Amino acid sequence: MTIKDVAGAAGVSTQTVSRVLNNRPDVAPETFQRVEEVIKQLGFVPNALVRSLIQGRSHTLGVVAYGLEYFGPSRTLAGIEKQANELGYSIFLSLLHRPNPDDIEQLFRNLLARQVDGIIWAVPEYEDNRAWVEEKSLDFPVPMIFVRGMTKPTAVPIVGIDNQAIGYLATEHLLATGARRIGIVTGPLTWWEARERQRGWQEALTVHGLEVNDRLMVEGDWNAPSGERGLHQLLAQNTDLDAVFASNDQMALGILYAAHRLGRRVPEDLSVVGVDNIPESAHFWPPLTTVRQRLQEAGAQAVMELDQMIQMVKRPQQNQDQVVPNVTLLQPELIIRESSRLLAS
Amino acid sequence: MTIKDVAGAAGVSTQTVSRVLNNRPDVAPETFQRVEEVIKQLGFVPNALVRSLIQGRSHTLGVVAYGLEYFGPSRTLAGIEKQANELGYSIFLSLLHRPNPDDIEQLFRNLLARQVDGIIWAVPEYEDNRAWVEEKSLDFPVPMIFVRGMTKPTAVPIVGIDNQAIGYLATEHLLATGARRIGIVTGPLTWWEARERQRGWQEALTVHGLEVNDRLMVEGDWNAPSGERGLHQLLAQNTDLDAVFASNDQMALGILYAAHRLGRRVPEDLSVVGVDNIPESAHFWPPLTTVRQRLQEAGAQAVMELDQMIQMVKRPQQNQDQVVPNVTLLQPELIIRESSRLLAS
DNA sequence: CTGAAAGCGCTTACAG
DNA sequence: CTGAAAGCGCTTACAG
Repeated sequence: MTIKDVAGAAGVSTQTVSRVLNNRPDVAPETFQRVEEVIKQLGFVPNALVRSLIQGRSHTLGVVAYGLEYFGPSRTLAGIEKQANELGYSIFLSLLHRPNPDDIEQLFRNLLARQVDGIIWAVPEYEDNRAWVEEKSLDFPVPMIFVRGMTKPTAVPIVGIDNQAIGYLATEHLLATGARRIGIVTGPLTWWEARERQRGWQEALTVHGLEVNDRLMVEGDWNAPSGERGLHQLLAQNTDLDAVFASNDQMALGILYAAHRLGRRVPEDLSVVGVDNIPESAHFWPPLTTVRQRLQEAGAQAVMELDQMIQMVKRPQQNQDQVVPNVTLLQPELIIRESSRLLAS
Repeated sequence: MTIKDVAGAAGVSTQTVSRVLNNRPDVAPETFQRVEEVIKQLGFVPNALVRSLIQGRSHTLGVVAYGLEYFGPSRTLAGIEKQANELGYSIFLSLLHRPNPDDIEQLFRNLLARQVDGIIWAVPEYEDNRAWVEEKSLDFPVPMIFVRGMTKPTAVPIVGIDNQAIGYLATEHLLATGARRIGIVTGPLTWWEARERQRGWQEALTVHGLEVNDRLMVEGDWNAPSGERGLHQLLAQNTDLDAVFASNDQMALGILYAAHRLGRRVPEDLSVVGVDNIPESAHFWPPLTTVRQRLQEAGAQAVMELDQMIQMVKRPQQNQDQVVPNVTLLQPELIIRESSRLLAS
């Protein structure tokens, strides 16, 4: 069924039907009503592809995400979808399975071929993938934005979360509880976020005049088993360990688990802090002190900024005074629970 | 940039460019190569909307999901995306925010307007929403499939998981460990999945000649705090409670938490079984016995069946012998850990 | 207020 | 093997 069928049934031209579909004011009230009725009766839905083709605007965003099985990415995606929906965009979702150049290139080609109005790169930075993506984007006919990750100014605007602050907040809190020998189980150090959190941990220790050395650091992989192994290793390397900062809640759970197995009491013998505030963390045993990232907000913010960039491209005359910030950095928030505690002084 | 620019630069007609783009064999080798080079040089990406328009096929699937913040939905979505990607489809993702008829109607209109080749309804059934959606779909020009949820045969094919079996498996295991007074914390009973799991629990008890009564049942909301409250209530109503089946792992975590607070040992005083096998569950304290659903597989399977349905619609002559099963039911799997244990007999 | 004409960027027959 | 013509289903000027 096409606009022609509607025009025929209503006894008008296709232009008039088009006017009704687009709610134009210059249609006689009776005509409008008649056409509207026919549309409803026939259940006519105009072809959005054609509209996009003509108007050079698809009201579609391409979203590239990674690791949907993790809390962070799925939260971010939820924030993106919600905000996009509110601004009238549909979402083309692409998950990055293997992060090699060929796959990424094909993925971009597909999104661009489908005429998305803009692209959100919601893939964490690891192994320098972003520099490569950024270069690619110079040839794109549409704007792109990064969400999460890197804070370094780039040609591509970023909505990020201050990951160094995450590490700093967590560690400073542990220090405030009286801990002095604070280990860390990092995420994979190929990830920028993991390195930044580690940097925050390191800086907090340094500021307080405490020694930072390799024996206090273990590299994890974001999953609970690596937290479990991490605690074993940290204890083997530090007989006086009194706290651990885990770079996410899953690894913190692994640490709590290992502590139980080893008969170490948390927080009496060992304080633990995680990152993410996954909903389960409030019911870990003991309830986990953690650092909340505003992931959903980051996703929503990225959509809003991307929308501004799109407006600037599509209607430059109306939006010349708009400026999209190059880096938007959201601050994390400490959530104190029972896994960390003021030690008797 | 359009195909005309390429044609001009290569000194051929647009049809010839089109032939090269579509890898047609009837082009002179030198011409082919020349055109290919120009395409690469200009970085030309053909407009997929136009192709869809002409071919009546968009290679796009509409996916309607709900509750991305939960484990089940995001796993299912990951399975859908992966399989779709392998079959050459892109995904239009729509999240159902408010499940009222108006919003759903608009959502469908949008997907249909964008000419998706098929629709996957990955929203759990609650409050009879599916019957309504099913009726809607009769007017759709494209096929739809349900994933997860209802097993009752409908006009819309379903890839589901046997939720009754989940409850049965879990309860039978608890009975095998020697438990006799087995409570349940259900999901919201407006959800079909929650009711089915409860039915499985009930049947297992009945088969073993045990009494089923209301004091053994508490309704939860899928989240940990409701598990915590649930255990308190069950204990208040049953002094001899020796096991609880929680309808998901989050509520099971809440139960473990409450047990710790109350000083009840798991599994010595109380056995606990959950559902989902979320990655964290292996590191709960104690590690949680749970029932795994093959969610990713369900998502992938739904895509494969939908693809078959699409083929049947688009090329009926070639696929007349294909049959898509009306109901595909995946079986769950019990994973035994330390939260349930053989009691001394 | 309404319609005839042109066009968006491709592909599909058709002709040579 | 290659190109001129028609068409996919709409919207955008333009004319009246």
